[in-house]
Amino acid sequence: MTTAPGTSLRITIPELASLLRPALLRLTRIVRNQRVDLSVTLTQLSAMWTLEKRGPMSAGELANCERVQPPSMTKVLANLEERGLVRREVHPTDRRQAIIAITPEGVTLLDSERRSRDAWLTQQLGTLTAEERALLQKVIPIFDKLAAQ
Amino acid sequence: MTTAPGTSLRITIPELASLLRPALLRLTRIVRNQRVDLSVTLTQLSAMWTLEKRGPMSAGELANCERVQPPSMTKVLANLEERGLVRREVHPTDRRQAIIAITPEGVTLLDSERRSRDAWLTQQLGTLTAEERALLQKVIPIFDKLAAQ
DNA sequence: TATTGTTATACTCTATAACTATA
DNA sequence: TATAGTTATAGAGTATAACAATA
Repeated sequence: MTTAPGTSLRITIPELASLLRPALLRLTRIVRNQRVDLSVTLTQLSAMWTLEKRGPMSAGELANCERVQPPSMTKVLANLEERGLVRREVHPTDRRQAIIAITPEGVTLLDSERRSRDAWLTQQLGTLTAEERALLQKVIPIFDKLAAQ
Repeated sequence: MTTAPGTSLRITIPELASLLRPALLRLTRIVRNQRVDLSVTLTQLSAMWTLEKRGPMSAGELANCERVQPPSMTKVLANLEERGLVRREVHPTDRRQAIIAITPEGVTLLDSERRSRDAWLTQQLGTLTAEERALLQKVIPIFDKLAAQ
């Protein structure tokens, strides 16, 4: 099963699916557990990160970005709001919608979390070759494409 | 610092970490939910798949393969055993250890699960280009390396 | 009547701490 | 005393179904 650099044995698409799925699952388990500040989980961090990157948006829109169902996002937001890391405002013209925004406290936490929390993954990535990292970078948009359903 | 043909812009390692983490999280969420037979979860399936691929092993060894703590594996195995999908035997020389093996029923379920459950991912992978699939295939061992801690 | 979001409920996933049995 | 595994406990993550408020 060894492959020379740059070449790979051809496998079928279902075989690729069978290999990719558990590999994803295991790596995500590890990444999820690399927490320095135990008060913020990966799920919460990812939601905050999206809010920071894309700006304020409705709860439903955020759930869609994060690929979770609305009730799941409700829970995450309740937790974050309670701690003052995000705030909600009513939509100016549609009072059903809650517009969620990250707070300055949220941004501050995000910065320090990112520095400390990324430490493990950053360190791990540092052990790879530049080619392997380039490969990872190229695969991210493919993941996004797959996750887009 | 040469740029190989086909590579994208170079980013820093922490930036790569910040991009990779949420991409992983979101794709795993989607993949986890693609269940045809609702009775078997991705976590259970992955454990069974490892047993099938690597053969019988102790509960602790399996937990290690799957990157979970022993009590988490205990739960998974209790569920699988109850349904006759795995069986346990006591270790011939060390009666503390439980040697776990997949049963013929487990293999059967795994086969049909793989066919049906992989349907979504297989279909999604089919929408990618051959180059993108080759990239995914090459990235799997890198994931395994990262997950190995 | 349709849409946005929340509440109610339930189950899986996962961990840490404490315990049991065996070595 | 050390190791393998289980039990006890707890919380996060996530979903579906039912509901409320608003459009």
